[in-house]
Amino acid sequence: MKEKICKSIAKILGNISEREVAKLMEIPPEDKMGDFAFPCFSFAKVLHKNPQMIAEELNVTMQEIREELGIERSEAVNGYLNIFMNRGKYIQFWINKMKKPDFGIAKTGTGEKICMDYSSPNIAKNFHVGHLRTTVIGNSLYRIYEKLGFQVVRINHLGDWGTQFGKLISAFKRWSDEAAVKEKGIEELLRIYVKFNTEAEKNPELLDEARNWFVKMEQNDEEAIGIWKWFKEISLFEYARVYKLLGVTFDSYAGESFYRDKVPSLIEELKNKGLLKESQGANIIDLSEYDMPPCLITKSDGGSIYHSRDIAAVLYRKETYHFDKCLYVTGLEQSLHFKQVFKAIEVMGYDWADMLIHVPYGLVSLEGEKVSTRNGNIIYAEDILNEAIERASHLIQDKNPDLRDKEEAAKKVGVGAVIFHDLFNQRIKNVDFSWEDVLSFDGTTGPYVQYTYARAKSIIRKKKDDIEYENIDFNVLAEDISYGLIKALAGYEEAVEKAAERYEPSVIARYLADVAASFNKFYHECPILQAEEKVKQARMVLVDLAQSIISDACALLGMSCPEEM
RNA sequence: GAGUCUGUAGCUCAGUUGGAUAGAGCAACGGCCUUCUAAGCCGUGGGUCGGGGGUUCGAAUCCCUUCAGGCUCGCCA
Repeated sequence: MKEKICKSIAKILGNISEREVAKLMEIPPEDKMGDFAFPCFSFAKVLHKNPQMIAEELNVTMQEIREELGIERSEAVNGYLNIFMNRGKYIQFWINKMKKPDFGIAKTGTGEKICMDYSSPNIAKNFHVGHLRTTVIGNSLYRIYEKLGFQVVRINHLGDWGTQFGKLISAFKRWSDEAAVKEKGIEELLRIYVKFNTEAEKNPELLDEARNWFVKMEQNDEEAIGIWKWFKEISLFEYARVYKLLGVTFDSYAGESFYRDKVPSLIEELKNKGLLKESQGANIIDLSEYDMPPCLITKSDGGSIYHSRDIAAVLYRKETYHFDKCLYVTGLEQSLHFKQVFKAIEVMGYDWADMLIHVPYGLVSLEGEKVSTRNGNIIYAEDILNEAIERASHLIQDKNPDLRDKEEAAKKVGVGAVIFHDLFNQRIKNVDFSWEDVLSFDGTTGPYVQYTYARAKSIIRKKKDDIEYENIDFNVLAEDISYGLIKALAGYEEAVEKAAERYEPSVIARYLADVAASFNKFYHECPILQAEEKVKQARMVLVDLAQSIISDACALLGMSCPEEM
């Protein structure tokens, strides 16, 4: 309907395309200004008329075709042409659109392939708040793109290679043993890792020892690799619990170690292309002409480094998956690193360098201090999730003691609270972790959205017969509150598209908050089950659509809604 | 020092990519449960949009400049 209006305005004005009109067309800040508003300011100069006059003239012409465009009335105010839709017709249009199962998919994906690199924890360390962000953001983006018809490859690029494992082996041999690690798992690995770092400050030779162990790893030394493999198993076992709670899965766990044997051929390629330069005993790609520090390929001890492993990884992924896009969901602090890696791909002559996209998120801090495994300033993801589940459990016990599947509901609500909290603000913002905020279930939170869903479901459960979508009297939904809910629901496609375009799940979270608020208002103001038959039928349809869209949008964030809570 | 991100209500943040009187939530205060789940709804107060210039019909939004904070700047990832 909007398209038709834009087309007509373009036709009346001449000299302007439908697309340009659509771009100018806006939704007024207040309902009393109509459903759409067309600002006439930009034409003032060309037409030598003031905007208000243009709006008025436009209005006169619009009157003639008002009916066929489904417009109730229009008026010229302050240089705007304010358009009020015929609500009955407009509601009919949207309800017919929203009841289709593919609602929310504005542009169907063309099956393009997207590789997504996210979560990617460093093994032998606990899964903490920071990892939670990349995991939850990545998972949401995956769901959004999948909904839009993209083929997504979810890659958990484990941080399972590098000098830190040399440190760990060295520390293990000095201060731990098999029994201790078997008993305490990551906790023990963390303890000796922290100890190593403090000891190394006093005694720098330890660092040489660590580097030696890493060199042995790269040379496939049996003992070194054996210990490393064991640590990796222990880590993955613990991560699996968090992933299970979050409902997150991956298509590939090919981490850094997977690419270790692919670095030599990369070095060969760089040599052949004349890109490898020796500098201070190390090998680099000189990026100075792009105003970037050099990209380190091998360390002076010959060892690979994350730059080289990342470049090898992109080449492998391109060859294996033929991606049309490859996303990296990592911290903002790695911006320069990815800029260098992407530039390296470009100077190597690959024309698909622009398919590589860094999707950064802000730093998580803890009471203002940087989160650091080394000095123990850390909060574990699993603790956050469990704490939230427990909180939900208490609340359910308190508010709905007769609920049948309390555990399941508590899990959904607790996890939902954590996920929603993490996705509500733009990725780029730094966050200072606060238990109070994560465990808040009031106001615009995950539980608020889930509660809204539960309310809708509850009404549907109480209605015995099926919801009737035929012969709806759309006019009974034309009052402001129902109409407001319909318009909120109608924004779903736009929200999904915008979220995908910006790599920004918060768009969906904000949308959900908006829909939930509209629904709760509707729920409060408009009786449903007690209403007379025609009204009841129409309102039930609205409840049903709201329920379905809320749960669909929640799924895009990676959270699920309990039927009751 | 250079690069980069951020700066909007007491706090946490939106702000449709330049539009109408800058909006939510939390916190504070005051209402609403014999009626579909009160994890809710309604209301009140609260603002030099970091500062200063500029661009134009019009700026929180674009440009310049300046201040404050975070992050990064070869052998960690």
